Amino acid sequence: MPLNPKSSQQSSDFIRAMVAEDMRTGKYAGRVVTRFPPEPNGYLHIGHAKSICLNFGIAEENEGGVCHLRFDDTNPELEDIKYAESIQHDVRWLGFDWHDQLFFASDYFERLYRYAVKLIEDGNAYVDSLSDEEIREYRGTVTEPGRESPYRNRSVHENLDLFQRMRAGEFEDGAHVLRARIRMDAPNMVMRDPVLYRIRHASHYRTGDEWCVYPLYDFTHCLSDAMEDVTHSLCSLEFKDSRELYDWVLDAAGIERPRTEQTEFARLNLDYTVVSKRKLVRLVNEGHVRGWDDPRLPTIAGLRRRGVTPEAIRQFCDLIGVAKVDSRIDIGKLEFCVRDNLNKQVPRVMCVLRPLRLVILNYPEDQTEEIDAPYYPHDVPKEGSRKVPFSRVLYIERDDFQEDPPSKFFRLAPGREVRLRYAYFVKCVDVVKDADTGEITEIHCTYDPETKGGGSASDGRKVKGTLHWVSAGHSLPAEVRLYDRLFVKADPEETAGGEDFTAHLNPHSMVTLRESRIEPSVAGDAPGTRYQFERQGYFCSDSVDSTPDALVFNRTVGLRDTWAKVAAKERDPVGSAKKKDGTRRAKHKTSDAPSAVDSETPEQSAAVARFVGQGVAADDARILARDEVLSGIFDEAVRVHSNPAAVAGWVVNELRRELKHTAATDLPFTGKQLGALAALVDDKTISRTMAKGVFAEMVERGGEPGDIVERRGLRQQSDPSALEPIIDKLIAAHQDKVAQYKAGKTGLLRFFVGQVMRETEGRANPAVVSESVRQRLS
RNA sequence: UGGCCCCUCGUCCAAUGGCAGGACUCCGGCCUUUGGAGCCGGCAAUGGUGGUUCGAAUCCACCGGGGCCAACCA
Repeated sequence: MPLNPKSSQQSSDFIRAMVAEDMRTGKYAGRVVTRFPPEPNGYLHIGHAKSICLNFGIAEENEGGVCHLRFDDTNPELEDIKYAESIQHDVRWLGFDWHDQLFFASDYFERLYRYAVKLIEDGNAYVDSLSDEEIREYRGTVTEPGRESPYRNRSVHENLDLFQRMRAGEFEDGAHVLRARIRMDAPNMVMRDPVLYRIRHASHYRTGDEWCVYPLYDFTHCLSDAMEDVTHSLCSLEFKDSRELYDWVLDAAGIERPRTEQTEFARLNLDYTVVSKRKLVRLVNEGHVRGWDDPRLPTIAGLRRRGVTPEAIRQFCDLIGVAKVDSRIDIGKLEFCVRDNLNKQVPRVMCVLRPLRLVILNYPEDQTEEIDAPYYPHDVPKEGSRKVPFSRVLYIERDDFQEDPPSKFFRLAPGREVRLRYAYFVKCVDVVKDADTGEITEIHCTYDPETKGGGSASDGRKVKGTLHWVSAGHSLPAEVRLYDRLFVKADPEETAGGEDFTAHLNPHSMVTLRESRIEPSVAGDAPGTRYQFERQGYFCSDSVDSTPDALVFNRTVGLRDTWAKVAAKERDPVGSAKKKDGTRRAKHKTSDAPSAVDSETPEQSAAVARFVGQGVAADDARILARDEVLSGIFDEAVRVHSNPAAVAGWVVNELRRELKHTAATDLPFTGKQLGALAALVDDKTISRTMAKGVFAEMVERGGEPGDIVERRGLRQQSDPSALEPIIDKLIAAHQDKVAQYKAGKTGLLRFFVGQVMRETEGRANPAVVSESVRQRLS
């Protein structure tokens, strides 16, 4: 099945799930506002397309959702109006519409400045006069804390004065910066008093010379989102660390919740190419490719010029999904989408890439026929045909003839008969060679007039091959550019010994064929028209270089080529089978015993001993000993319920998880209450499963476990006779599963138990259910 | 002597603590005036070790592996 066109609406990923959840809970009062925030300093590429499809897609899928196009244009030295224009063009070409939601961060400069003033007034920002090298030095490293700038404690008054004078243009570039006052020993480097504003006496493409102080990303982005009432600010994984600052700035600016929240997803990486603005710039500037729209580049402009459709790109983005794992996508998936899309919509036409003359000896010299050839095959529901001239002298593909063919070669060879597509059967009767070089220059054939139109022969004989062709005298000369992967290595950035990624450039990424011949029907077609050249691939006329007098075509993607695989196998029966790319992700087979505890203080060792003495498992004891909060709660709980092993289990396995995103002081229940919960399980009042539900409520809202059990009416059902009817019903409803279970798929036991647990809302005793089901099905 | 994130078929993405599933690729077969398309079928995975649990891909720990962070870029 080709991809369901609606699948983008049906597909769900963790971000869409989050948006749906926010809609359900009414967090943003039913609003969904996303944004695509490019910096106008380069051209869009396929990686951006993923973000565009995500952001605009989510807006489209939700009632009333909108997606803003916002230019993050805060760096006057790199940005240009031409980029802003091309980006808008590319987004539209991809099929998305921001309606009137077009924004520029540069329009917010005045408001951002006022926020900066507020930060200064509140003591949350200061003017630093260290040089850039000094700032770097003071920042420390990932393993060492930074040091505070000597200017960190300037008075609010002085900061305000300096900042105002920075804006007024009194200082040179780099003389001062505005920094957030957070802390210089933060483990997250981003939080070490980040720079918020810098001085740049540079003309901005939109604000001209109005400003000489420009805000930086971390300050601008979150506030821009907030000013636009964005709800879901989606960005790529490398901004994970920035989120803490994103929230800090919004807090400092006094933006109230509910407000924009940042969520990170994995950026797109593609095999055998690079998707990074900086690397693309190098390829263009160093002349490795012919420009930003070189068809070998994964830029939107390059893909467009190559003939890739926007639908194919959207389908691709839908296919690859959205997740948090850094991944590298098989370029074959893009090719699949391109073929799938083009197959259903482009006309077929015949073009001979590497011509070989074929003369039909028994066809009259002065005769020409106009053969009616449909534009689409039987399985593409589109209409239309054109006339293709047929004559005594034709060109066929050089690869379609072999003098001494291997067994599975179905094409033309001495004495062999094949079909010429839409025309006649021809049989090879002679091969003409160049006397000097021995190169085949011409094939002589006879044709069977009975087989016109490609039907079968009157005597019922069959041919195995069908060849495309053009008439030598009527066909048009054409230049055809064949593209291949830009790099020879799946991950070009993986380099050794001082090389850089350009070392892996594929020298044959573009092959130009200048002798190709194409049927005359394409003569008047507009530049950029897409075709399938039958038996070859999908092509389009080059929108830049193709002229009516000198046709130029780009190969978008080749057809799937089964023959190439067969041929490869014939040449190398073993090698091709195991030919695999060696760059797959490293798998690691290491067995290792849990190692001895790393540096433990004497106090901790003593605590471990104490816990173990109480009966706590050694691993759990170590975890408790390392964390005062945990051990405090543990001690408190044990006083209520003296089963230290069980209590430790609750603390280590359940509580620890919650403390990852909730501060211990915010926990709405006490150690005593946790102990009470453990007691309820141990005295069999409730099952473990129910207890987890109770625990979840305690985390959510707090409360005495006994009360929760009471209110919910929780009581474990362990009486087999009470459970039997439910099990019977289930078995009756899932006869297919029963059969599978009896056939040996024992994993289904879990399915049945799970169903009963669901049915009874966790009240059934799973051990009893399990045993009961097992007996019933045996 | 850091912090954060991540680890499921070859690839990409799924799976309330309860049947490990889909797509791409690959391999067969059918069909075919494109060695295309289509149809049918097949191969193929939870990084490791412990723990919690009636039940773990999912929760906890440790180990291993990968990624991001030290621009006055975004």
